[in-house]
Amino acid sequence: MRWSKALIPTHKEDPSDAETTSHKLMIRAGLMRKLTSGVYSYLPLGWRTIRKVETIVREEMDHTGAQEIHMPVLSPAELWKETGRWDVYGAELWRVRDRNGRDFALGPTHEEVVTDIVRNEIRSYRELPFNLYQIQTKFRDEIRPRFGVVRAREFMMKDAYSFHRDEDSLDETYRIMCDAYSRIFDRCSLTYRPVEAATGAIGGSHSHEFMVLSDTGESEVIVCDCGYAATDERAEGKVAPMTSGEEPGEMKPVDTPGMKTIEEVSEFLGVEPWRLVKTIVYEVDGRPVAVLVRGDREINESKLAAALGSEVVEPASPEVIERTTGAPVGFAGPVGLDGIEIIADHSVEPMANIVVGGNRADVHMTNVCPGRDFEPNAYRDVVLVRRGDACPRCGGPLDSFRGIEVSQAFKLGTKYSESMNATFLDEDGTAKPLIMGCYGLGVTRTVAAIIEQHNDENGIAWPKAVAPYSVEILAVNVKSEDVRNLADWLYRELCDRRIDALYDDRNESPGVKFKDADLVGMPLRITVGDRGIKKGIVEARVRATGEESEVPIEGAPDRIAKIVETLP
RNA sequence: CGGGGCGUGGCGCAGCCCGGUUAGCGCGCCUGCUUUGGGAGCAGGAAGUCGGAGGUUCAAAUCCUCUCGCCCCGACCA
Repeated sequence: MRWSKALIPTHKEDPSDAETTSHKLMIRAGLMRKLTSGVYSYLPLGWRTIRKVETIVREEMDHTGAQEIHMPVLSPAELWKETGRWDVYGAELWRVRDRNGRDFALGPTHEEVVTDIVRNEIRSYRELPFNLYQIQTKFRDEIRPRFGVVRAREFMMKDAYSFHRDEDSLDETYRIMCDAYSRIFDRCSLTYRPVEAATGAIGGSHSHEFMVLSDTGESEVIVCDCGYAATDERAEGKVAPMTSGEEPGEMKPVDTPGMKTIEEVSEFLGVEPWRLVKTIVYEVDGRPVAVLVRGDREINESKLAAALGSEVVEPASPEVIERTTGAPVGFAGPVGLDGIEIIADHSVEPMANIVVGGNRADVHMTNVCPGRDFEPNAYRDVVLVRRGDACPRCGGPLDSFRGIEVSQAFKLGTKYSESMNATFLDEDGTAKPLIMGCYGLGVTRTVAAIIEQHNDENGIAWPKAVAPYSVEILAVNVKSEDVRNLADWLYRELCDRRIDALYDDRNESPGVKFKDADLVGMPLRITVGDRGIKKGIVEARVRATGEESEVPIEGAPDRIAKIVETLP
């Protein structure tokens, strides 16, 4: 491609609305433009990279025997009502209505649609297992789009769905998919890590996410030297018990006017946060549940939901809190809290003389002792694990890092096949629900992740496999006939060798062209200038390393083709 | 949804508090000449209903009301 004819609108300055490196660079290097919040147009350079990532994904998916299909973005509400997700998925499900008032969803994921296809076409165990995938635009009405294409409302995803007669078969495909993902991310030159994950709105029994290590990532990952790795939602771990070692004192109320938060109460009473216990009222399947956790810790709602055997737990509304505790928000406590289930985190059990809400406005209770002054219905692990806690496997100290979640695999089991009555006839002649797995991979998000890991102060430094072009030919001065002729010739020769080359033939000053070359970041830059021509050479420079070499003009196309081959 | 911030030529911003000629600056863009190895120089030029609507006023980018959009933080952690 000749730059003079290309749409590559670069910017010198960072866009005002971008925060992260990848977002800024994707705008500055002319990969994409925002249309509206969380929605982007991909310009030629951006689209070329997306297609290269897609190609890698396709190759690796096809290699596993998965079959590519293409499902609609638009799906009728009835399908979502069959599985209950019309209600459960929440505001994130992008709903639209047709002229006749019928409800539809713009697909955020396609379990319902694919299961509908399969239940209509599959009869026998003999047809199993198989794996269907698509690469498609997804819609999620995100509460807050962020970081450019990392959290967008419209984005591209590869989603695969596998169907099985038994768990063993599912396990096998799940493993194969995880392996395929490793190959995909290896080929994208990403530093990543598969971690155990919670199942969330998709559901299912077992899940892994692939995390690309990045400080700008939205996910917190808990890791241990022993190999344990899980998202913070999922992570287990032992919280070091904290006890004052004091003799149990006499429980008594204290006035805490307007002190609603742990911080406020802690400061007001001069007591460290860990000696408080917070009581959070949740609504679980329509009933209120009080959850206790040590004051210096947070509740993990995902683990809470699992502990209660419920799919969705949400913090109760102020009205429900007042009704169940008799106090306004901020003063709930377990003492004398009747008629409501109380779940306490293990961290609460060994404590004594703790401070809790008094179930009365502006009152807290002190010297409260679990077991003496109240008895929870159960002690469970519902705490959000963090760095420094003990590893659930080896007991060693847990560490944490930030990551961008580029893919997630789930063992769905029969969650969708049962609710949608998708069955097959097994060998014994009985109808059984299909066992399913699903495997998502964020394509556009992966592009952002690649840029997060491959850039420097001058711009993007693409890995070759996903670079929009492998080589940029930079003609220093196109007014020089020698330079123009040589660069033209080189460009043609490389094109003839089917090397994708970007040829900066613009009549711009050298400075502009060098800066732009660094910004858009093709892996190899070939500089053609009078200076080199005098010496009978062109210059090759590797973008990622800055490594430079001189290539004799004689035989340069072949030599350059060779260099391109060796690039990472 | 709550809080905060921002909307001024294509991009990045100033001006607004304290209303008053033709609304500025940098970059970019167009024309010409010069220049050509790390964001060139000179000269000339085009381009903005100051997000939108309403109001106050002799007069509004500037003050008031409403509204739309974008960004950030938070979203029931008691």
